[in-house]
This record gives sequence, C-alpha cells and structure tokens, in this order.
Amino acid sequence: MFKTHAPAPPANKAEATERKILDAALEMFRTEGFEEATMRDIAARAGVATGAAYYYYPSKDAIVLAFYQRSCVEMQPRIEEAIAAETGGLENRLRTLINAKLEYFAPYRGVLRALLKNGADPSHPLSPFAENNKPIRDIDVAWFRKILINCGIRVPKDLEAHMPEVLWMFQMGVIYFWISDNSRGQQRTARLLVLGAKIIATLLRIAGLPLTRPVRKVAIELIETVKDS
Amino acid sequence: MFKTHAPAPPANKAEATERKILDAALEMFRTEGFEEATMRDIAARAGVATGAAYYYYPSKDAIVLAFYQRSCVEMQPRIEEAIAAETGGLENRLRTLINAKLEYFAPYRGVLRALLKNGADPSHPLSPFAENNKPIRDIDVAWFRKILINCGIRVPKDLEAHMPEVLWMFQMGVIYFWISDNSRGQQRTARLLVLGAKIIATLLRIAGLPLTRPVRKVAIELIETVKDS
DNA sequence: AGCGCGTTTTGAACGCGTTCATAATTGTTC
DNA sequence: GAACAATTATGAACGCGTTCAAAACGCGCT
Repeated sequence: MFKTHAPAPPANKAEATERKILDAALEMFRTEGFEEATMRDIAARAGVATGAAYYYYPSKDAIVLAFYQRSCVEMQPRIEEAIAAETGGLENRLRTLINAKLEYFAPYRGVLRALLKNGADPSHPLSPFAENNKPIRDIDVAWFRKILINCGIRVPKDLEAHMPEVLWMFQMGVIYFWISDNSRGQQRTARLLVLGAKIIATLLRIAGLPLTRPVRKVAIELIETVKDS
Repeated sequence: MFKTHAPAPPANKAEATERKILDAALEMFRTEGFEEATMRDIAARAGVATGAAYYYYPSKDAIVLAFYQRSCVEMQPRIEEAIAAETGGLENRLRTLINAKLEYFAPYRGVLRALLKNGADPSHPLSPFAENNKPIRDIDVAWFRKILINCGIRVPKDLEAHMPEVLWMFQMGVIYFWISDNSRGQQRTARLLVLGAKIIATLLRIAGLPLTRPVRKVAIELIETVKDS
C-alpha cells in the first residue's frame, strides 16, 4: 500500500467532496478575493450544488475556519525548518518565526482579513482568540515558548510564565497590521517586525535589572487582565 | 428668532428627513442591535420607503459613519467638562478622558463594533484610521495633546511630538478591547485602562533618564513606521 | 431483485443590503 | 398659474448568504 506524506488521502467519497469544496473555495479566495467569491461559484467550481457546500460547511465563515485549521497543520514543518536554521538570539528567532507565518499566509491575505474581521472578540467562532480555537492557539504559543529557551536572555521568573503568550500577542499585532498594509511588498510590516523584535529583546534584557521591579509588577497585572482573569 | 443651543435645528425638509432616518437607525441599533436592525425596519420607523434611506445614506455603513461624526461633536462638551474637573497628573487625565468616551459610547457598543469591524485598515471608509476620518482624528488627538501640557512629566523632546498620537493609539486599543469585553460592567476594560495609564505615566517618567536613549530611538522609529512614513 | 434507512445532493425560496426605473413633490421662470 | 427642471420619495427587483423540503444515492438485509 502506497502512502505519500502529503495532506492525508480522502478515506471515503464524502471526505473527498468536503476537500473538493474547501480546495475550490481557497482557490477562488486566492484568485478572486474573499468577498468576490460567492458560495454559488465555489460550489460550481467544486462541481456540486450550492446546498452541498452548506452540508459540509455551515457557513462561508466556516470555510475560513477550516482554512485556519489547515494552515496551522501545514505550517508546522515550515516553522520547524525555519527555526532550526536560525542560530541567533531571541530577536532573530522571533523575526524568523513570525516571518515564516507571514510568508505562508501571503497568498491568502484576503482570507485572513475575513478571519480577523471580528477583531479580538473571544466570543466569535472566527477569531484566533475564541475558545474553539484554543488548540491552534496552544500549538502556536508552544513555538514561542520554544524560542525563549536558551535564547541568551535571562527572563525574570515572574514574567517568564507569561512571555510565550505575550510574544504570541505581538505576533497577532503584526498580523493585524499586515492584513491592511498596502505598502510595496508589505515592507512597512517588515520594518514593524524588525523594530518590534528589537524592542522586545531590549526590554526583556532590561527587565532583569532590580530597579524595574515596580513597572514589571504593573505590566504583569495588565497582562493578566488582558488574558481574562 | 429663537435658537436653542441644542443639536442644530433642521433648516429644510430634506435635512429633517435625513435626521429622522439617522435617529431611527440609532434608536434601532440601540434597542435591537446593529445586525438585527434591517434597513427596511429603519426606513419604516423613520416613516419613509426603503429607498429613501439610501437616498440620504449610500449604505448601512454610512449610517455608522454619520454616528461616528455626530458622536465626535456631541462628545466635545462632555470631554471639556470631564477634563476641567480633573486636577491630577497625566495618569488621571488620561483615565478621565478615555472614560468620558467609553461612557458616551456605552449604549452603542454594537454600533462601535460595526465601526471597527474592518480593523485598523486605513483604506476602509469606516475605521477611525481612514483618510476621510482625519478631521475627527485630529480633534481627538488635540485632546491628548492638551492633557500632556503641564502634566507634571518632562517628556523628552524627540518623543514629545509623537506622544499625542501614541496616547490616541492607546485609547483605540482600550476601545477595541472594550467592544468585546463582556465582563460585568466591562470591569476588565476599566482595569486595563487604570493599569495602562499607570504604565504609560511611569514609562514616560523613566524615558527622561539619559540611559534610555537607545531604546527610545528604536521606539520612535517604530512609531513612525506605524503611522505611515 | 426489492425494501428500508441513513447519508448525501439538489435547487427553489427566504431575508437582507443594495440598486434602479419611475413617480411625486418642490422650486424656478415666464 | 403653467411649464419645466431639480430634488426627493417609492417599491419592485437583484445578488448574496443561507435554509429547507424533497429527491437521489449507497448499503445491508431478506
């Protein structure tokens, strides 16, 4: 029995149809844009009736969600590779990690806009902050935890536990900026990423000094407030 | 001739209709929610045909925009008053100013969600970051410039010019957080505001020390990158 | 083969935002 | 006041996301 290490083969006919629809949708999103691609078009391109699309995906947004989940899976090896090739400190690792994501998402900026349309609302099923997307978030955060290990900066203990999520949050900020950055090649985002990473690394180093304890205390309180408490 | 200092009297019949529609819309947004209030309902409540609403407002979003503009005007006296009553330093002024806004917006959280649905995309006519909303932004920023004067903190010269917009940005962050904060009485937002204001004040004081110049340099670069450059 | 039953597929129909051809109203000029 | 243009108002119709009742299909069973 042959088995490629490619995206998992369709077990039965239903799964095949499901994939056909998702693929058709993403293809149209990429070529026509998210708003322009109608559910009727998507269904037609997948060779099924309009209703069939809704049998597998309860809404157009659900397709975006499926994309988000697929992207998480497909990005793992890319990130792994990128991080492995990176020998620098935290600043470089952070840039490399986030850059890997941006590169993957690049053809789907429109879809990402749709995904983030509802802001950081944790109660909306889209939105990376939602409860139903916790698995993805956990996988993502784990990468930031990883690049913090042996990164060359001694992070204060009280901050340490929060840092992975803080870096994840920074990444979200960069992505939010990126989806509506229309500068050539999104160079403004690139710059934001470079400078942001530098500031984070610098502040983290400074945060080690005993003088900074009072500010750090407040900052941690703020972090805890933001991540529901 | 009598003239109240109330919201400006309708000069002609057309303006009256325009106002009737806007008022009906806002009323419905408040009581039913933004998505639930249909253009047909709004028109009906205003006592006109569906098409009439579109004669005055080219889209449902345009009504949101009108609300945004009206809110800016109506908020001026409230802010004026709130700031005048505040004798504390920057930290307190900042809280007071932003609180005044949140209180005004409170009944219209749904409308604000609609207003901010497109994130910080400067190319979308909604969004406080858009070119067409620059007048409002300027008025808003002016308040932050005002509370920085004689606030008790000596702001470094290179930062000084940027600070009003930075504080405005902080305010936007608080509002973004607020629109999807479902804690009782939005107490999480309140906490975020208190802590954020404290951190900003503290960092600004620290930013005066000569040691901080390198970080400040990078921070300013970042600020300039974010506000298009 | 025929029957029963769950799964899959269909396409018409609904509600919404929006557009548009058309009508009613108002304003202007003689 | 009549005639004409501009402004304001109408409601049917369109395209979209979505729903739904009904059909087609697959599959084990006798």
